[in-house]
Amino acid sequence: MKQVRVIETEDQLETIAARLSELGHPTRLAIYKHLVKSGIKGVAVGDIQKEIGIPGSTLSHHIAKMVKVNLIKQVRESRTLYCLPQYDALLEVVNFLQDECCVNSGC
Amino acid sequence: MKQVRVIETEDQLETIAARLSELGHPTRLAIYKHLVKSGIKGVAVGDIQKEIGIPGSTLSHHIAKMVKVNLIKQVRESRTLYCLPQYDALLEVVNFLQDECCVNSGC
DNA sequence: ATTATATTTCTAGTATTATCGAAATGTCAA
DNA sequence: TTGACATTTCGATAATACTAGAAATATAAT
Repeated sequence: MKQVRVIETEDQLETIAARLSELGHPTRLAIYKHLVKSGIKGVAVGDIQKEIGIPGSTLSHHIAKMVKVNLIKQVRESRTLYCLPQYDALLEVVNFLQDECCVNSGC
Repeated sequence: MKQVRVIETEDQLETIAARLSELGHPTRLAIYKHLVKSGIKGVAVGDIQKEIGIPGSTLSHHIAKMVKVNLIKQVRESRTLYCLPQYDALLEVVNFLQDECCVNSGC
């Protein structure tokens, strides 16, 4: 009964492609990795900046792109903005690739 | 003893990012999906073209990008070039995302 | 009210990517 | 060895993305 329903709309592929595209940038992938490793409470933008070491405007731009495709959510706590990885969105991506992958490879 | 060794080099992230970036384009993702669905014998470039419906030069360009990051291998059989999805490369990508994802989400 | 902190938005220069027609390449068949 | 077929490479244009300084916004503390 562990049945996953797969709804294949035209823009399912577009959505997945958009997320893959955003993850497909070294800086953004590093940011995302850092977020995931850091746990469910999220990481402040400023702390990401300390970790990654790029100008604030550039960082903000990269984060915004991931927010737009729902890979990250941002919540404000007073002056600090926390970035939270959205596991459900990532999981959709992984599932898509896995469905693709495992049809014939047996992996 | 089902232990997966994770070797984290600097350019592991770069490699994964490059593959994600190539998959992160609607046309290329559609091509890759078609390849995987079509099985281990591969698909001729011409047949991909019939399926996807874009000019040959554009298609060739997209395929070349995926070949460059080892997502696809091409083998020639007389006049026909077959494209074969490289499951191991895709699996590396999926594993990377899954390692990331599952640390804290419990997915 | 003023200042400091955290982060974004604006703006603009540079770089990379996408697209596709035309020409070139490799392969087979007659 | 000419012609047809399958696909790539070339070349040029258009579109998109990356980067980062400077200005703007939002919040808190004094």
